[in-house]
Amino acid sequence: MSDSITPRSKDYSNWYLDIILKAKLADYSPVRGCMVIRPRGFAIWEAIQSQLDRMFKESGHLNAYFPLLIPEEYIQKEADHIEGFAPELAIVTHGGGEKLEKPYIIRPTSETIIWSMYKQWIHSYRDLPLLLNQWANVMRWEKRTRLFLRTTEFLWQEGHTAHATKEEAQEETQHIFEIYKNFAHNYMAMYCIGGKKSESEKFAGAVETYSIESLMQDGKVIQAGTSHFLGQNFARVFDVQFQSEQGSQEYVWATSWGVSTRLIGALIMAHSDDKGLLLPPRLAPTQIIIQAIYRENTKNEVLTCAQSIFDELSESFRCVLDTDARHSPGWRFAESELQGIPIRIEIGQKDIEKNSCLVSRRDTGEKNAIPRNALGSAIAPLLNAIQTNMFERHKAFTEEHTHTPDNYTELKSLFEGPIPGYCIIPWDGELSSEQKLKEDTKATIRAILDQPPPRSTCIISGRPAKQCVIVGKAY
RNA sequence: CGGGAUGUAGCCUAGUGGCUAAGGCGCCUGCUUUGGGAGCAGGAGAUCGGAGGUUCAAAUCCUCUCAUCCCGACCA
Repeated sequence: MSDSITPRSKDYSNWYLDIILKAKLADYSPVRGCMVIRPRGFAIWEAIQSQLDRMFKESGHLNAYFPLLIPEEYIQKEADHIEGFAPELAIVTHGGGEKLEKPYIIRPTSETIIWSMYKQWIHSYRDLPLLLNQWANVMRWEKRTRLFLRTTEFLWQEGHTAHATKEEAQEETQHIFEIYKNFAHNYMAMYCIGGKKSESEKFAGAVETYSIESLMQDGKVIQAGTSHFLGQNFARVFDVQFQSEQGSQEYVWATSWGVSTRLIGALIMAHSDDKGLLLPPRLAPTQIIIQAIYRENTKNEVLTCAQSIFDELSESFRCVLDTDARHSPGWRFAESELQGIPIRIEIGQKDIEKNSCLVSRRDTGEKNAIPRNALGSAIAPLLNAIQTNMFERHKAFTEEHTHTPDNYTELKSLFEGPIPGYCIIPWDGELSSEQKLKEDTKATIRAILDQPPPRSTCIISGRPAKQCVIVGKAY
């Protein structure tokens, strides 16, 4: 059992890109900073989509679609919003062979176009709440890109809700935050910490931002999902008012929230090893690969047996039958491991004679002969065990690299190490301390934790501590 | 967008002014193989990132440009 994650302090970038390219998840494209998602990568995205979409719909959200192009003037309406997004906009200046009088931006996020429509749709408290989600692509002209983690164009879901009361909108923000966290833990097997963002880290245009954050194998932190309470900011700039039950005119309260194809990058960085990708069973597009090993003289018998195993398991699981004898068995074993398939079943003449098959789990490398007639009942518990083991070991890895330093010197030395990890520290709530921390260590406040500070004074400034925060170096 | 590095076949690399650009992996063909990335033989595949320049001669030197990686600033 290799029940731990090996930290990666060197060459993690090459290691990460290697896995994506070799497992054929994505490729660079001729377009600057944009990636091509290959079928294997896209299948992971579809698995993420279908689970999240189900969760959103179960809590009353509906899917809709809004235009890719947004009038440039829309995005200029909200001061913080434009300040946050202006540097990374792609702008369309020509159409139909002519220069446009008013340019369009390609959406970096859809708050503005959606709220321009909400103005037309929302007039009464009876129109609320309005709970919409859109699956779409967006563009942000980032300075530095990396496959899945930060690309110029990316796929995501963005939820945009409108509510009659502040409390209801805040509850929605929390509710989605919980959905994201549950999804990361239960489906991605990726342990996340979560909480409110500091003022300087929150979304451009939000009142409050909550995020889930996950520690990767090189000790850096990835922001895996965000849920924003927007207050009445967008309602005011787009003048979206409704008549309440009591007859008064009031501004609508809003939330927005999203996760992107970055989740795939996080999934890779959280779980993969030197053999390649490792996908959690609940998301893996292929859960089981059945590999037939045969010679010419045993071909018929082995293929018949492999087919019967495939037919049986396919009823309950996502299976692939590999009968390709053009490659050697060793090559095929290695290839299925590179692809991250959680369970591999070897079936050959030797197994048929013993009336069993060899079942190998990707997470630990463990191989066991399982009697043929026990196979059907053995798979489901094994998939669950893999799912649980992946989560537990990622959680253990995170906890091993979460520190509670006693003083600022210790904190700085922790972030100078090869695996920076997290530090939980008392903070005075001041921007100046936050900035000092960033200048000294490059680490930032990832989240404000919902717990009392470990000590009464801020580790950075020495002033009285107001909050308990978790800090780390972000991607 | 600043500092640094790199760019040679699908991938990795050799070649630092001079003959037909070299090797490994992969790919194709044939035979032998098949329980942890098989062996032998043969074969295809390169406007040396792109443009311009210097030179009798450029993958090699110069200028510009594009892309990627690393370090900063920015971010899902």
